[in-house]
Formats: sequence, structure tokens, C-alpha cells
Amino acid sequence: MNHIKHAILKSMGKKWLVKVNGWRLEEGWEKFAEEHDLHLGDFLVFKHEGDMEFEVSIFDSSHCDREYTEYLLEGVDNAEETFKKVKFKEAATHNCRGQSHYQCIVRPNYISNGYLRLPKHFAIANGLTNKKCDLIVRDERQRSWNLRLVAYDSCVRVYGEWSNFCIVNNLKKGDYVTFEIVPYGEKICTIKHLRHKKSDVTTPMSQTLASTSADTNPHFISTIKPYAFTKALLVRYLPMDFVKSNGLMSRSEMILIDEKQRSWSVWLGQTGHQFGIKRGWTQFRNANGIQLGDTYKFELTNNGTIPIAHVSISFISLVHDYPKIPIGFLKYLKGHDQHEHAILRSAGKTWLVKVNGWRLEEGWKKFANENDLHLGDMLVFRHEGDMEFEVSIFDSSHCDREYAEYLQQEAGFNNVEETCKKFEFKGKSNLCIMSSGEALPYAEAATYNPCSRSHFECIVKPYCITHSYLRLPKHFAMENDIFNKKCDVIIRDERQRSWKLRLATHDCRVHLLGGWREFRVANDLNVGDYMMFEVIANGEKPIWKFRGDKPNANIVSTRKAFPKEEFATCSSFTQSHVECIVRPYCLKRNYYRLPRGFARANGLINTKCGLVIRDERQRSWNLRIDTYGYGVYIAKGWSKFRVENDLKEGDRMMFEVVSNGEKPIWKFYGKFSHLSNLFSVI
DNA sequence: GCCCCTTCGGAACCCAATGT
DNA sequence: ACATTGGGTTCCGAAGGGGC
Repeated sequence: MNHIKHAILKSMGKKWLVKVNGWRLEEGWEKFAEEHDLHLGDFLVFKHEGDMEFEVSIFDSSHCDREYTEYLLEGVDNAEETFKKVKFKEAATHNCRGQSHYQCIVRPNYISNGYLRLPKHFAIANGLTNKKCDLIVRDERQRSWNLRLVAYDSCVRVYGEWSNFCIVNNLKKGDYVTFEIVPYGEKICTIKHLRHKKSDVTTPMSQTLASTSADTNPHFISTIKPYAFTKALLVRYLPMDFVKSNGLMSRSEMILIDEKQRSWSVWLGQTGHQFGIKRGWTQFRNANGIQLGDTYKFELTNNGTIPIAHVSISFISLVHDYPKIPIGFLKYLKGHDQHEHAILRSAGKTWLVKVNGWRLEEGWKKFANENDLHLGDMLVFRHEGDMEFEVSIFDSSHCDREYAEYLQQEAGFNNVEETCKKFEFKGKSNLCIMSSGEALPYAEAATYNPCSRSHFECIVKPYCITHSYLRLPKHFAMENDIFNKKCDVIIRDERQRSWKLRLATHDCRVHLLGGWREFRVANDLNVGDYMMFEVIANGEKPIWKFRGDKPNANIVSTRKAFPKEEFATCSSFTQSHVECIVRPYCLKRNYYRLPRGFARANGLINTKCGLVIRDERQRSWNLRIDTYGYGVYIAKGWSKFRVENDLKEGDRMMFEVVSNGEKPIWKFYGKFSHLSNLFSVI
């Protein structure tokens, strides 16, 4: 395999040549990703067809093959032909947003006002400005509402049955809803209500979480016991060997990530000899509809100060219970609802499975057992028509099970060509996931070294709080080619939450904005706090990792050496006085730069003239005032003055303008090492 | 359904410190 | 002597929110 330099990716009848460097897809991959509009959370299946040619299937958040989804949008109604292409996957993913999507948190006035206001960018992107037209909103249950879209006052609003829509869909303050524009005739456009769910404080709208890792983290599998339904304050016990082996006894807080990738903050604590979740469990249990007897996997994915655990239930139910065909896929099976059975095919064998209300029932367990399904396995169902599905099974090695078994038998295989014929592997479309510590291919994970990646460290400045952006260091911007680049950036924080922010260059500086405030608040960043951003992937949508704790020695920015109260290096308390601090450059160079305000007030802008400075002991020095570019300086004679007054870095001094003629005369009030001294003089 | 005031986000500008 | 960089301020349009 090492000699292979290129791979050919095939999708939708087209081919892309991609450079292979070791085991990494490099040159050409970005083009492939761009042309397929890949998003974070999309899921790819690579089927090797020999000679490094891969047929790539792309799955998006609807659980359905992208190609088929696009086909549907075109309004084609040839069901049988279409079903030949249909696939769905049974795995948690996240949502991706495009211009035709609009996501918002429901505000109280959305309901009380009786209208919904659409953001301008969304309205423009979809040609809804300057338009008055009828509108149909269809919800997840295919119910329709007739609404009226009205644009005026630079706003686009939706009236009509909006109130009814809110009531029937039980929309409340804090819920978030997603709309997708679906073309439907000339004058009527359909905004399709995709979904709504309660947002919680730990899950801001902008966040989209990374998927869980491969099956390599400490975990245990258990069932929900009756005590999980007792009083909220009682401990929801964790197995003690798990607790001890992972050092959880010393922790008081934990983040649980559920299958919808929502994060939940819970308190840990001890009761007698038991240890477990004290607070927060009830909310987690209720929100996830956890029932007595449910089997679940508790996987510790990060064991930092605040450990992070992924709790999954439906993976297990795939094996022990009866799986349900995803809602998103049901619409593609229209016309097949009279079928009582489905045929599943895998590895050349077939299983007859009873279908009840789109749930796979009788026969499923046999299929699961005979295919030895395990927690974390992923299945891809390809509908071949007439409710016959070809099922591909992927295990935690990311390889098709059939192939993995072959590998085991043929350990140390040499017949690459023969093997590759059967080979399929899957990978997250986004390099972020591929390169994250947990999800790296194993060989790569072992050599993962964050220090080798491009990163920058900085301190939170006051402007970061008062303004909604962070300026990025120039060297970092150049190094990562983000100068003059306008794009989204995904930042994954220490709690494994992902944030979508934006990069933009203004005034020759690259800014991190569009969600900066939200990110800062959620990560409790305040003036003086340390921050480190590390580049994980640097494509069209860069992905960075954020760290808020300093890994080692103090990091002091050059400007940090002068705390906030000293930042106003010179502040003239009247036009004729100036207080100054001796900066390092004043010692290295033969000049001192005057504050522009003071220079302006005393007519010194663009001036070159002599200057006399007298001290309190009536000693005097002849100096010169000079103008270089934008600055006004005390130039010639400065060094002598500095030495004779024994000025050192950090010393404060004050000058008073005595006369302002052709050769100004200033009075020097000596140096003050401390602010208090300065005040006593004033 | 319309209007108007407030708040927010972000682009542009100003200025000081320091690098070359 | 000029260039570069970083921190801070100002201004203005867009969005939020509430009254009628």
C-alpha cells in the first residue's frame, strides 16, 4: 500500500483523483469535499472496487443517502427507480445548515406578536425580500399551515396561521425550530418546519457536537435499575470498579453527552460506600426518555477535571430490542406500507423480518445474533426495492465486518489486490473528526502531538469583553492562510462542545467573530484569562481546538507586562501637563514619543524645534522635538537627560509646559516609581 | 399589521508601542 | 524614519423587542 500515490473517488457517476500520502487523503480531497458540499457530521462510506478506486456514498443528517435526497428535491416521482438507490444509516449525526435553512430560538414575542420575523440574510438568500406571498409551512407530521409572507421596513415577517402553528406544535420560549425552504410552484413557497426541540443552557443554538469516538474509551454497559427513578437527590450509582479505576472519586462534576449530542452538567457525589450522580440525573433521564430496564453504554471519553461521558441507549436497543426505521427514511418507502415483512440480506444470506409500524420485530434478533451485532456497530441499509435491504455491518474498526473477519484469518496478508476487492471503510467526512485524538486511525493516534500543530496563545483583553470579536495574531493568520479569508470556523472547547464562529479580515487584521461573545461567555473567559487555539483542520471550514487552562509556564504577552491600570501610559490631566511611563524602548533608543493628545494640545504636531527642560533643582537640558511620520518625539538629548535623571523602565515622570514659544520650556517633576507617589505630587 | 426605540454586531478608525 | 502590530473607540446598519 505504501507505493500507492493516488486514489480515485467515485460518486454520482463522476470521478475525483485524490493524492494519498501514507494513509491520508490529501490533494484533491478538498475539491471532492467542496463539490459534494460536505458538512461536519456527514458520514461517508468508501467501497473499494480495486485499483484504489472507491465508490463513495455520502449520508447527511436525514440518515439518507445524499444522492437520493437531491433526487427527491427535484420532485421526481418514479418511486421504484428511486428506491434502487436508497440507503439509510442508523447512527446519530448532527444537523447541517445551508442558505435554505433557518434555525432560531423561539422568543416570547414570536408567539405573543403572532408573527415570525425572518433574518435578512436568510430572506435575501432565498429571494423573499420585497415579496408578499402565501406560504405553506408543513411540520414533521406533515400537517400544513397557510401563512402569509410580508416584506416591508427591511424586515420579512410571517403572519397568518403562525399563532396556530405555535400552539399546535407546542412552541415555547427557548425552543428552537428549523425551517427549510422547499420550492413549490411560482408564487407559493413552502417553508418546511423540520424539527423543534427544547434548547437548554448547556446547548446553545450554535453548537454542534462532535461524534463519539471509536470504542476505545473506558466504558461499562448496564441496565436502568429502579433506583434510577427514585428521588432526584439520591445517588444514581456507578459501578465502583469503574469509578475507582478512572479516579472519579475525586471529581464533583461531570458532563454527560446524550445520543442527540446534547451536553448535560451533573454533580457527582458519594453516599456511604456508593458513588454516582447526585444532581442533574432526573433532567437527563426525562429528556432522553429513559425507561426502567433500558440497556445503556456509559463511555468515558474525556477524564479531565470535569470528565465527559457519552451515554448511548439506542445502539444497544439495536441489538437487544427492535430497531425502528428512521423517520427521515419512511417517506422514501411510501407505497410499501402494506408490506408486513422486510428481507434483510447480508454476506449472501437472507433473513425475513416482520415489520410492525415501521419497527423491525420478529426475526430481527435472529439477524442480530447471527451477525453478532455489538454495541457501537453501524449498519447501512440499502433498499433494493420490494422491502428488500442489503445490510452492510461496520464495527468499531471502521471496516466492513466481512472484511474485518477476513483480515483476522489472514493476519499478515500479502494479497492486497484480492483483499481490497472486499474492503470497505468508513470515515467522518470532516477532517476534524479524523484527526481528533479519539477518532484518529490508531497508528496516527499514537503519534498525535498537539504541540506540533499550528496554534496561538493569548490573554483575554478588555476589548474582547466589550466587543464581539477576538483579533488573531498576524503570524498565526499568515501561517494558516486565513488572511482575507471569510469563512466559518468550528471551535471545539474543552467540554467537547463545538461552536460555529466566523473569520473576517478588516483593517489588515483577522478577526474571530460571529458567535465570539457566546463562546466567551460559555467558557467563562474574562480579562486576563489564558486562551489557546490549536488548528485541527484547515480546509474551507477550519476546525480549531480551544484550551482555557495554561499547560505549563506563565505566558506573558509583551503588553501583559503592563497591567490595565498602567495601560494609559500617558494621560494628560490638563493640556499643559503630561504624565509618562518609561518604556523599554525609551532606554534602548535616543527618543521618547509624546502622547499625541498632549502634542496636539500644545501645537507640536509636525513640529521640529528646540526644547528646554528644567527640573525642580533648576538644572536644565537642551533637547529637540522632532516629528517622524505619525509620532512626535523628544529626540536629540533624550539619552543624556535619561541618564542624568537615572530613569529606569517603569519609572513615571511628569512634565509641565512653562512656555510654548519657538523653543518651548517644560518643567520636569522628577521620577516616581509608584503610582501613589505620583498622586502625592499632583 | 405597522411603527419606533433600543440593543447588538462589526467595520473602520485612532493611537501607542515596538520592530526593522 | 518608516512599518507593523495590538488595543481601544466610534459609528452605523441590522436585529430585537415592545407598543398601538
